[in-house]
Amino acid sequence: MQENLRSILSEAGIEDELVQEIQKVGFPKTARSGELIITPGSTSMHMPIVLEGLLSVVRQDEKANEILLYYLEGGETCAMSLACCIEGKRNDFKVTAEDNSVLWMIPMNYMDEWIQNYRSFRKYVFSSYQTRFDELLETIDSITFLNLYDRLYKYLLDKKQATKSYEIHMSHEQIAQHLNTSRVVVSRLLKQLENEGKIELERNRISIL
Amino acid sequence: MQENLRSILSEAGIEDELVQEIQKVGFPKTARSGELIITPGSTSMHMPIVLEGLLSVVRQDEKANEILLYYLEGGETCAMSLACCIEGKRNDFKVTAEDNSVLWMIPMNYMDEWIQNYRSFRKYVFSSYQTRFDELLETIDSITFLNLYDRLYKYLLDKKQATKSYEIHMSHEQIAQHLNTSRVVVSRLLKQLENEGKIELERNRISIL
DNA sequence: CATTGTTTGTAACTAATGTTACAGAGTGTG
DNA sequence: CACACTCTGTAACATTAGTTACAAACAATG
Repeated sequence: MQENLRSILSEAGIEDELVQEIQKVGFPKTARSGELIITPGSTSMHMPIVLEGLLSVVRQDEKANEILLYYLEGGETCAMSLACCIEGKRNDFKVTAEDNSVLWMIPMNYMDEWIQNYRSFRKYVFSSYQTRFDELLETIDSITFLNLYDRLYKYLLDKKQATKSYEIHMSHEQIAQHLNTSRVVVSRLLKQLENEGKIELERNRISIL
Repeated sequence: MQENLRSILSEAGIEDELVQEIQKVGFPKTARSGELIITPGSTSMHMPIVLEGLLSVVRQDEKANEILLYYLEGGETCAMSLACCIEGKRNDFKVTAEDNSVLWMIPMNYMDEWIQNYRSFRKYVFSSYQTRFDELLETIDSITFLNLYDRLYKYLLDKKQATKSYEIHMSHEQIAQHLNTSRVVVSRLLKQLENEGKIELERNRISIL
């Protein structure tokens, strides 16, 4: 695990000195597939780095409708939690482990110092901000410019990409929640995708062809 | 104008020394209402601060469909353009002056130095990032969880807020573009809002009651 | 004031998505 | 294997939003 963390950080261009400090002040956190990691309304004091696994970041409205914003994959971090903490604001997300996952949690109070002292860390944080921002934009694009059929197909392809697997193990109901639509609609469109030879359907499993 | 800039920056907690430097290396740029300031595909080398007026930031797809992402009001900046520049990426936005506006343009190459040396500037930039991010989330909320009727009404109220005026001077066609729908639909819903006593309609003008 | 172009109102229709209801297939457990 | 539970397929229908078409009102201009 320590090795994994080290290689992720060096890859991001962070110098040994800082890597060691991150190892020293942070701590690991594991989550099993399906586990809720952050609930809306909570205030976290740590910035997580995903060492292994996959997290989904979901937005909720007051009626508990949901929409998937983006995934956090191995090696990625969510600098957004920074501001959420700096300004003492509540968290507006729901973060779930989509797979068995391992995170490295860094206490927020080191952030400002590191951003000041390490150009590489500055780059790392800004780059994370930017990546999340771009992903939000892509989400907006999908919702705004695509119809449900295309959105669903894109969703499946994105999930394939994120899990590096051609098989998706989810129920139609779960997919419907990520897209803020109903199970019936998802079943209908999945069947259409199957008829067009793009996927194969089984119980709790979708194979992408 | 210099006075305006100074008061905006001090208000943001930036010390005199840096304010003076920003005044020295930046330059003003004016735009008349309706003028296109940034087109998709361009790469800007400056971070703009809005001194006066109002800018709209719009996302476009390849078929020139559009959706309003957020406004930039007087005193605000768009730190996003930072990363757009750092990573040499193309701009994916269309920025338009919604009013006669004045901007202060800061060359990007000073950013990293200032972020390193001035805690206040660091805060300013991060806070800008966060504000934009929150606005994107609100946009996603609207698109995802509201029907068009509510979205339209919220749009009018937001515009009122941004312009500090109860009168909106736009055609139905322009509103339709910001919401990525058609003029006919907007006219239909506006008429409904009027019948319900929430607004008053005239040619090129909507009054919010 | 005649002409032209823009804006708005409205009807009639189409398409996309959401909802309700129900049946049958698959899975896990005692 | 009997039972309970979850998941999927499908039909019928309701609602929302998009499209086409046309007329009338308004504004700008020579």
